Amino acid sequence: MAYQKIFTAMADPTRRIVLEKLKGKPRTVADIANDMPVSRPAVSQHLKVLQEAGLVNVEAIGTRRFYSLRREGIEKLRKYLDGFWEDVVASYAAKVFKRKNADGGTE
Amino acid sequence: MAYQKIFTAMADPTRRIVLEKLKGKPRTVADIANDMPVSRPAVSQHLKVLQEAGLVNVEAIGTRRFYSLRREGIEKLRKYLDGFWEDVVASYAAKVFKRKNADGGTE
DNA sequence: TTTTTTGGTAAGCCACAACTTACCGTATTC
DNA sequence: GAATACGGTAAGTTGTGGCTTACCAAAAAA
Repeated sequence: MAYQKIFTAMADPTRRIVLEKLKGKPRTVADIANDMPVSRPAVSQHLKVLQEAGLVNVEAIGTRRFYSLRREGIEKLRKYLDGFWEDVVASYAAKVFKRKNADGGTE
Repeated sequence: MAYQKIFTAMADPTRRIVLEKLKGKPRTVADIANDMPVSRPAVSQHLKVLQEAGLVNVEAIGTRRFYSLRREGIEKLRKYLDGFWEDVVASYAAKVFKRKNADGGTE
């Protein structure tokens, strides 16, 4: 199950701040680390985790590395969460089906 | 931000197994702990975390306690994830708007 | 009323995750 | 070429999260 890395990555508050900083546009590490309560290497380590979880992309330009949101990763999480409704719909449909066939569809 | 508890709760693989076991119907603690690689008290502790995150409900019947999925909690997470697309849509709309007003709407 | 079932809580252990500082390599710029 | 900017990685520390066993309270069954 590859959801593990995504959940783990998003469970950390600092990493979520990083992700939210990338909402608007790609940013460099120094840019991201700016105004953050943790050191630049810490941010670097968080970015590694986010990258391995498939939540960010990197593009190196000169000595700078631009990190950007990778929304496919987030989409994966959404899909997983959707799974918690499938059964509700299924059981409801089954109930309706059962009733329709039990009383001849009077309801 | 109340998302923290939900993310933390869902980041643990054992807790996700518990949640998935509750998909179909409410279950007792012993029922949930059955076939799990961890002890019954461990499951009890996990259920506490899930409850505090708003992901499960409890109903006590006699000495047994039936735990059930609380989908509003999961829905909250979905809403948060949705936030990562809003900006995309907004910036796209802004771009289209800008272009329409720049060249008189030829595209 | 004793015994059994059910499950929450306390205490203690241990692994790991999130930091820090120190260091290094590689592009720019002077 | 020397100095500076940028950022990844190593090593070490520390708090905490998940587990275990032991214990306790309450309801049901005997």
